[in-house]
Amino acid sequence: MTITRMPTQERSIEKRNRIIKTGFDLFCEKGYHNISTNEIAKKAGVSVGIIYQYFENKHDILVESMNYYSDSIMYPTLDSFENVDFSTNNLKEVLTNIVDYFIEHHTMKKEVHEELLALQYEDEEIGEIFKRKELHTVNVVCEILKRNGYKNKNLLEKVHISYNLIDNLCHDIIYHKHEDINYDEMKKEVISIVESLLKK
Amino acid sequence: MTITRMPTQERSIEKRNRIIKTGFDLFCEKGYHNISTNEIAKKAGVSVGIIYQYFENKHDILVESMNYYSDSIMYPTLDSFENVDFSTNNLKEVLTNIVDYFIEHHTMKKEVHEELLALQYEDEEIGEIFKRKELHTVNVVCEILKRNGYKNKNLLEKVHISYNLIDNLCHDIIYHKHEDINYDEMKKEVISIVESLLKK
Amino acid sequence: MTITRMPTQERSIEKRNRIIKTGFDLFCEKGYHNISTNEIAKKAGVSVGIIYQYFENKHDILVESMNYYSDSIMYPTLDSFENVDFSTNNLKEVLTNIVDYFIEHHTMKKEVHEELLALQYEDEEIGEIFKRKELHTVNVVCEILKRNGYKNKNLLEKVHISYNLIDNLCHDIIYHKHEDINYDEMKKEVISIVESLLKK
Amino acid sequence: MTITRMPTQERSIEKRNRIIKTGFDLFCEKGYHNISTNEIAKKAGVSVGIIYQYFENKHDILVESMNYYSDSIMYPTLDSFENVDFSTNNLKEVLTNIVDYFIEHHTMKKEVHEELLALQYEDEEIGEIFKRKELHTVNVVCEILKRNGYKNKNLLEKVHISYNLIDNLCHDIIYHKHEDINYDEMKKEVISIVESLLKK
DNA sequence: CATGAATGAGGATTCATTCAT
DNA sequence: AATGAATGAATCCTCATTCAT
Repeated sequence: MTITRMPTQERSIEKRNRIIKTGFDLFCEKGYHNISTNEIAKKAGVSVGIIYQYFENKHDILVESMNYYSDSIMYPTLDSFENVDFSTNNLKEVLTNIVDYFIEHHTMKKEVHEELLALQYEDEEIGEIFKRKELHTVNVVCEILKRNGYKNKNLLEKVHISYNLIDNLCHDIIYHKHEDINYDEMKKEVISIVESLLKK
Repeated sequence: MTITRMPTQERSIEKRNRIIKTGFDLFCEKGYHNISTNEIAKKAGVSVGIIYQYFENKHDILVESMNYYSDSIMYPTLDSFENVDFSTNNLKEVLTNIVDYFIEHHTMKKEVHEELLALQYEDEEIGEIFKRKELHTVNVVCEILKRNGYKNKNLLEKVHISYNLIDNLCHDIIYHKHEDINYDEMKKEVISIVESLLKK
Repeated sequence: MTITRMPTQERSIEKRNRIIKTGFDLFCEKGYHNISTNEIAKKAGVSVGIIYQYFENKHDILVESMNYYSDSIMYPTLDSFENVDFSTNNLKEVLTNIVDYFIEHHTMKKEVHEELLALQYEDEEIGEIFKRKELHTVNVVCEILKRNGYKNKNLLEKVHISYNLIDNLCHDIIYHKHEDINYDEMKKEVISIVESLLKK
Repeated sequence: MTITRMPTQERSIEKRNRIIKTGFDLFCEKGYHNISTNEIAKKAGVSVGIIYQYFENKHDILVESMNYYSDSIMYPTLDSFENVDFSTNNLKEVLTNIVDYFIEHHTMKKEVHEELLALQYEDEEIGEIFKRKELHTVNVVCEILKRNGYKNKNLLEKVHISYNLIDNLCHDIIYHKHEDINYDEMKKEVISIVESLLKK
């Protein structure tokens, strides 16, 4: 009885989340410019009006949805590193596992991924979100490595380079970017580079 | 009759090119979605109607303009390699020169560059153009290297990786993407990697 | 039950009045068309819903607020005449005092005044309110004059004309409508006219 | 043949005028706030789009239509004075004729007139248009009077007062503002005032 | 009585594309 | 071949009003 408004509150939050989720899905599926707020509302099962009670404008939905789901977009996600045992001396195996894990667990269709990459460059605010995410990941990986005894000179720069290499690699492999590239060999080369970069 | 149409024909071609050039400029300056065909027509000094005689639709102008000007977009442009002397044994110096050349001769403002990257991902057709360009560059570089005695295993893959590394590096340096990265050190690291990748 | 509803009733009335007052303030400040019911509710510290329990619709708030506050809008307000001594023979002095009093005691900003004039013409119902008010004032002034021995022919018409003249004069002076008018002279002229109109 | 584009030009102008006229009619009939641009377009027989080629926005149509038709709104219109013979000494007759002329030749329904008055106060820009018109009329009348030997002190102020008196009078008579006013007598009183104001 | 979340029709404006000339 | 006037569907957003709680 005292909590009369609690369910409303909860439903509101749930509704807001549904808008974010629907927005994200539609932006991914068709692209930000090809989706109208009316479409989002309809698919989210809410009225147009309510959208503008929860969000400043259409762009705001985009920002929120990227804040929420940016994790699922980037290959080298942080949690992937959490259970990695960097203490072992067999770095090559560790790296191979990480790359394989990324490749295996990707869920995004090519179009989606590309659409999101596009947004990253087209929209400064979205770009910032991704940049922050990337920076954070790179820093945390540095920390983990340091904790495991990696005291390499230019560690930050090396991890940054490694991050890019792995990101590019996974993207290339998953979406088979080039026909005449032998991706098995490319993977080996990339891992070799990262391995030697991180050699204690 | 044929005589009278000749100059018109020529003028037509010139007009078409002007539309392509203007389109490219405006797309770069403000972004594809923020430019109207009317604006292109006005700035190109032609009528709106004529645009639809030379192009299917707005998107078609984009495609054509990218086909035409994509060269000026990518940092590792082919002609930059033409005068490089790969026969020398001091590869590190050669690579340093190349990177410095790219950095020094970039002309694109950050916004333009981002806008074009976005388009590349957002628009499949544009993506294809850039992919082809990249592939071509990588292949030609391979040829040059081979001609100069580089018979490395996985040369294509290695050049591909090197291409990405240098491309990323240049963008990062030019647009100062990260604050806490020491770009001098990063440059040294990248060049070291490429050097060891290409070691005969 | 009746006991418990009493205080609520009182609070209700107070709430209704707060809505009316807030509505009036906001309509004056920004104009009827530029204020939403949500804004009124928020500023009045009530819920939107309650508004529709006390009022038919937005327009109803306007009508009520004008009914309530129309007094404060018109310059020749009745109470200003209450202490005037019409028995004196120096009518010019009396009139001058009245005009000066109006000018000195005006509180309305120009924008508010204009907004209310607009409403008066745009909205028949509001127009009626103001017309009634004006009529009432004119009639009461007639009564006062009659009581003081003014038996002029066409007294009603004369007072009506005088009312308009003074009203116009005050607005013109307060809001400095025209640049090239000498308002001191204009005031003298108007007072002369009224004086001769009312000459016993 | 050389004037191929002339008819288009002409039709364009005609179309623009039709929009202005339709806008004016609809604003008068239903009020600025109750008419949509789509309605104007439909009734004018043009597309919505074309409106925004000829006008900045909806408000612009209003301004233009008022600029165009403001003459037909104000009672003391200038051209009414053009054929008046102010040289005669029977000023009372002249004034009576003018007032009668205004009353007889008014064409506007009450609602229209009120709507326009409202706009005048609600919208600063519209207010300016009317103010300018009024000022101009007052000045021209002053000129005419001076030319006819009227050298009264405070002529400008007197004409201004007269203008207001006549304007109010006509408005009151035409729309029968007050029930208990004897308009014949009021007319006489007003004319008397103006007459004595202008007495040479 | 009271809340404020929810509705959805409606509004101003844009712009790719067509068409009369 | 060329013009640019004209089209109208589509878009984002607002707000008076309703309704579930």
